[in-house]
Amino acid sequence: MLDELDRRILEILAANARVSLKELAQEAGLSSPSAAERLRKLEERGVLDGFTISVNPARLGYPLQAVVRVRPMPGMLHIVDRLIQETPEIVECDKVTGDDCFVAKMLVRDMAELDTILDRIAEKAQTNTSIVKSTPVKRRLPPL
Amino acid sequence: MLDELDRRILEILAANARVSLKELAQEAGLSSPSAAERLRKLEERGVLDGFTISVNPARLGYPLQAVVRVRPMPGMLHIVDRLIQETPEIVECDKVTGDDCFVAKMLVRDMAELDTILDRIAEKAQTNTSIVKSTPVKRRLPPL
DNA sequence: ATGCGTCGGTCGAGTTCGTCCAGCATGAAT
DNA sequence: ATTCATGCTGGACGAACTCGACCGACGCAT
Repeated sequence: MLDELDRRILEILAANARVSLKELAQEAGLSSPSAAERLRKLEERGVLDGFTISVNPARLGYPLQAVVRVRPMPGMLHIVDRLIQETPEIVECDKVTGDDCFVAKMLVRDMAELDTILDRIAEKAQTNTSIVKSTPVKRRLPPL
Repeated sequence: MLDELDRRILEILAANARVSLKELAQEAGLSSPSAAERLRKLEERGVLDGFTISVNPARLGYPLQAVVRVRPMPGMLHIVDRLIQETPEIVECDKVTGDDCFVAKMLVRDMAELDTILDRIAEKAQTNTSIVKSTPVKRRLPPL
């Protein structure tokens, strides 16, 4: 499916998505047009979903991170789903199997804000909140 | 801390980190040198942490995603920490407060692989695994 | 074996983009 | 009021991207 060159290209871009085609090409051992073509195909195939940035939440004014598990009360699933999507402090959320229906990552400015947001959710769901103390594994690619 | 232009720049880059400086500049209403300078300062200040890609795990051969909560057995914390970091299928992991010490996101090819990896962890920790059914909120920026 | 089509690659030319520099406007401090 | 610092613009130069043409390797059928 992916050959060695594609893997190499993905790894280089994962480390720095803004490298020039020229640099990408020579790090992968190709000419620029070839690298550009492979890049195009990776996007076309949907393997490569997009280019984005990684920000430092603390430097943006969000020193506190929490993982919140959310179990909607009976009949509230859709409403809770919408509430989560419309809460901008929730920066990612998965719907999962098991008792906890959602697992969300939240960024907040302080405990007061965390409390406010959780109160709003608690009207429609049980929640279980863990404060993030550190991040042993930062977002990375799986084995290619 | 950040002004309106910086926010705009971050949003544009979050949507597409590979836009040309020229395009970034005109979407933000600036000249290229100004946009370049602001970009440089955002990186320098550490607000902007880096440029990366978003991949489609399924297209990479990982159709299954799981959220695993990990509670190391007494005395095993450091060993479990290392095991997590050295498991490449774990693509992100936070250390959190509460009974569950770690919350990890895992990508696997199938149930068998999930089982293998969890067995390895289960020698040193209790685990609680939820399969991801969908992702209501894909990674996004908090309010700026 | 030979010829043919396809795929993926390089090379070179034209165009676009990024970076550097000089000059100007604004606002704060002396 | 003058001065200084900051941040912006516009133009010029060098670098990077894109497009077309061409080449070689491979698979396949004759």
